[in-house]
Amino acid sequence: MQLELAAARLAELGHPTRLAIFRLLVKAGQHGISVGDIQQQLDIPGSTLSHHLSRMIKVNLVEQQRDGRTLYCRLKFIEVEALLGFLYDECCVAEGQPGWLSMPNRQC
Amino acid sequence: MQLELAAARLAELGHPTRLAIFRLLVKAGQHGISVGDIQQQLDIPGSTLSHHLSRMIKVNLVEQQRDGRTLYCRLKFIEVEALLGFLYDECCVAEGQPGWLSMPNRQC
DNA sequence: ATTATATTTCCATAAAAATAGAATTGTCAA
DNA sequence: TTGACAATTCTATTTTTATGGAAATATAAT
Repeated sequence: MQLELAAARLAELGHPTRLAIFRLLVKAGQHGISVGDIQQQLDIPGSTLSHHLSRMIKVNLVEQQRDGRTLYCRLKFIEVEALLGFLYDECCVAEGQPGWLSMPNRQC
Repeated sequence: MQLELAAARLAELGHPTRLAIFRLLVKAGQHGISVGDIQQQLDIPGSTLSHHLSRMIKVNLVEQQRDGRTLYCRLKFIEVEALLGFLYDECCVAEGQPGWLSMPNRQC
């Protein structure tokens, strides 16, 4: 991933409300979660939520799919992975000695 | 780490110039890199660079140490790790089945 | 003491983002 | 075909961020 895209995506995660949305989307997994459910859990105005979602969609971190009158939001896990991969690649090369980041030791 | 702090730090990484600074800081390792060197490599006005650095310092991602008239900037690796740890913790619990994130398979 | 270097702070301006009410669109149910 | 529900788009306002020249501060060298 190129730096510009990574920065754009990080900026989207870099807002408390959107990071909270992100967290809900992760928990929801491939199935996704409806806009209404997000709104209920975060307790924010619909228009504000829509605004944040549209931003996350614009940088390709989220996609939506309609089912009746309900819109489901799903995290684009592949793209999240690509973003974290970028951070990894940038973070693991401190002064030529790889592995300063203890992340790989986590069991996920 | 709490969500608010994570968001604040992600927002700092979420700017092209600052992400480029971050990259240089990672490469520089514990030794650090001078403000002047960063400026030279990124080719931006000093006042603009100072502004970005001060933001990164404010959220505790960067620290500075003076040596003569040169100011060295060093990444607070521990804090970066804490941030990535937060993302990990949030990203690895999709619908109860851990491990959707392939990051641990990377060799860093 | 004076001058040069490194970097910041001050200042003003321009651009982008956040917020949320009101109106609108799309979908279903009676 | 009217009404309710889900969510978005429109619109306006406020707040925050980015940018960079000019002046100021700190340190070193002559």
